[in-house]
Amino acid sequence: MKIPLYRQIQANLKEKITLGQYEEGGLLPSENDLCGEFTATRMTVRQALNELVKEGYITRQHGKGSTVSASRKSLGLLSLKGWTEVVVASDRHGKTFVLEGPIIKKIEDIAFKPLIDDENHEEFIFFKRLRSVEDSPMMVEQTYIPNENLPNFIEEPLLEGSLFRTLLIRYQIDVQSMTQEVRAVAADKGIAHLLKIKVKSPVLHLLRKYKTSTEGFYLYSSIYCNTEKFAISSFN
Amino acid sequence: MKIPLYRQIQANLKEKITLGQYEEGGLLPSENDLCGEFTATRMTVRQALNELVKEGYITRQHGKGSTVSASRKSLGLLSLKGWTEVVVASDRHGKTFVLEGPIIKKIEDIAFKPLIDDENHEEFIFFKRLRSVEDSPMMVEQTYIPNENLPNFIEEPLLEGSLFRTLLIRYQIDVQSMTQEVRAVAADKGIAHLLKIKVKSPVLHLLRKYKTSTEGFYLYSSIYCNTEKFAISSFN
DNA sequence: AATATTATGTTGTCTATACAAGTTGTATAA
DNA sequence: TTATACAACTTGTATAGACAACATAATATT
Repeated sequence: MKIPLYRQIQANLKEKITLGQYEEGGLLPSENDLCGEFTATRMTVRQALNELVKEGYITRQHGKGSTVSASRKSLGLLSLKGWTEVVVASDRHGKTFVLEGPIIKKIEDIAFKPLIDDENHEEFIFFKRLRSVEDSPMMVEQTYIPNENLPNFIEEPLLEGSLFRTLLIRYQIDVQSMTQEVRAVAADKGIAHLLKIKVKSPVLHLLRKYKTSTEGFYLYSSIYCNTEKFAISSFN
Repeated sequence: MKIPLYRQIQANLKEKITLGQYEEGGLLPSENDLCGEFTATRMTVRQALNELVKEGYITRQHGKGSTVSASRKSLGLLSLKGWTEVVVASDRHGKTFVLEGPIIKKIEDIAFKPLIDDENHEEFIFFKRLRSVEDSPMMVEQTYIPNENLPNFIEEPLLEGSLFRTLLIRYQIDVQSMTQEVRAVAADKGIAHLLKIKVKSPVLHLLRKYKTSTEGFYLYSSIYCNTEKFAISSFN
C-alpha cells in the first residue's frame, strides 16, 4: 500500500507539531526549505500544508509563512476526527467504555433512519459506547455499520480500541468524510443517567453519516454530548 | 481588484450548479473539458473543483468524475457562510430583523469575553438580530465588531442587509475563516421569548470568532439557535 | 530623525507535462 | 452466456519552472 508523498510530509509535520518540535504560534520552515528537506516540489509541499490547514494545525499568511495554531482547549468533535485524536489534541485524558455490542441488529430494530435512505442494508453491526474525558462522562455514541464484507468483525476486538483504525488496517476501509446534523435536545432518562446529569438537561445531539473509500459503504452514528464542562469546537 | 482564474471558475461552476444547469447527482464535465472551456490548465481547474468540494457543492471520485451534491435540507450554519448564502442554499425563505443596534458598547459592558482575549479593543459596535426561516424565528445573533478603522459604519445602513458584504465592499475587509464553540444550553427568558419557545427549552449556542484579512481584526458573534424545526448541518 | 526606496524572502497563482491508478464499456476468448 | 482482457476515459500524484503579490528588513533619500 503506497502512501503518497504529500501524505507522508503531512504526517511528518503533524507529528512534529504535536510533539512540540515546532513552537505554538511559531513559524514552520518555508515551503522552499521543506522542498529541500523532503526532496519534493513546491506543489507537493503545498498540498501537504493545505491539508494541515484543513485539519486546523496551521494557518498561512501570504508573504509571511505558516503559523502553528494554538492547540484548542475545547474538543474538536465537529470535524472528521476519531475520538482518540480529538482527546489527544486537547491534551486531556479520555476513556471509552463499551455499554453494548458489538451485536447484530435488523434494520427494523433501528431507531433512527433519517440519514439511512439511499441504501438498503438488512443487518447492521451495533455499538453503544460511553466516552469520558478526565473521568467525567461526556458523550454516548451509538454506531451502526452495515454488516457486509466485514468477516469476523464481531468476533475480534477493535485494534487499539479504535473503530476507524480497525476498519483501515483489517479491512482497508478508509473513512473519508462526514455529514452531520446538529441539534440541541433535552436529555431523556437513559441519556441523563449515563451522562450523570438531570433529566431534561440540554444536550447536543449529532446525527452523523460517514463516507468511506468503499463505494456505497457508510457508517452511521448518533451522539449525545454533554457540553456543560467541555464545549465542542470547530473551525474553517 | 484582480480575481484569480480559479476563483472565477469556481464562481462560474457554483452558479451553474445553483441554477440547476448541472443536474443534482449528475456529473460535471471532466477536468480536461473544463480546461478547454476556461482555457486553463488542469491544476487550475482542480483548484477550483477542490474549493467546491470544501464548500460542499460537489464530491469527487477517482476514475469517475465530479458529482453534484444533493442540496442539503438542513441549514449549513456551522460552516463559514453568510446567513443569506445559507438560506438560499437550503431553498428557503429567510428574514432578518434588527432588534438592537448598531450601537457602540464599551468592553466592560459586554457579556461574553471568552473568545476575546488576545486583543485589547475598548469599543465595539454591537448588533442584535433575529433571523427567521419561513416565518419561524430561528436564531438570535449578537455581533461584536471592534470599532476601529470603520468610518461612518454606524451611520450608514448595511449593503443589502449583509454585514459580510458591507465589510468587503466598503472597507475591503474579507472574512476568511472562523472558529467556534458549540454548546447545548437551556433558553433563558429573553431568548425563549424571542424564539417563541418555552423557557428552559434546549437551544444551540454558538460562540464565534471570525478572522478577517485585516491583521488583528476579528469579529465576534454569539448565536442562540432553535433546532426543533431545522437542524444545523455540516460536512467535511 | 523620519520617510521613501530597494532588496530579499515568503506565499499565491498559473502553465505544461508525465505517469499512476480507479472506473467503465467493449471486444475477445472460453 | 460468462468470464477475461483490453482500451478509453476519468481523477490522483508529482515534477519543473515562472511570475505576481505580500511582508519585512536593510538601504538610500529627504
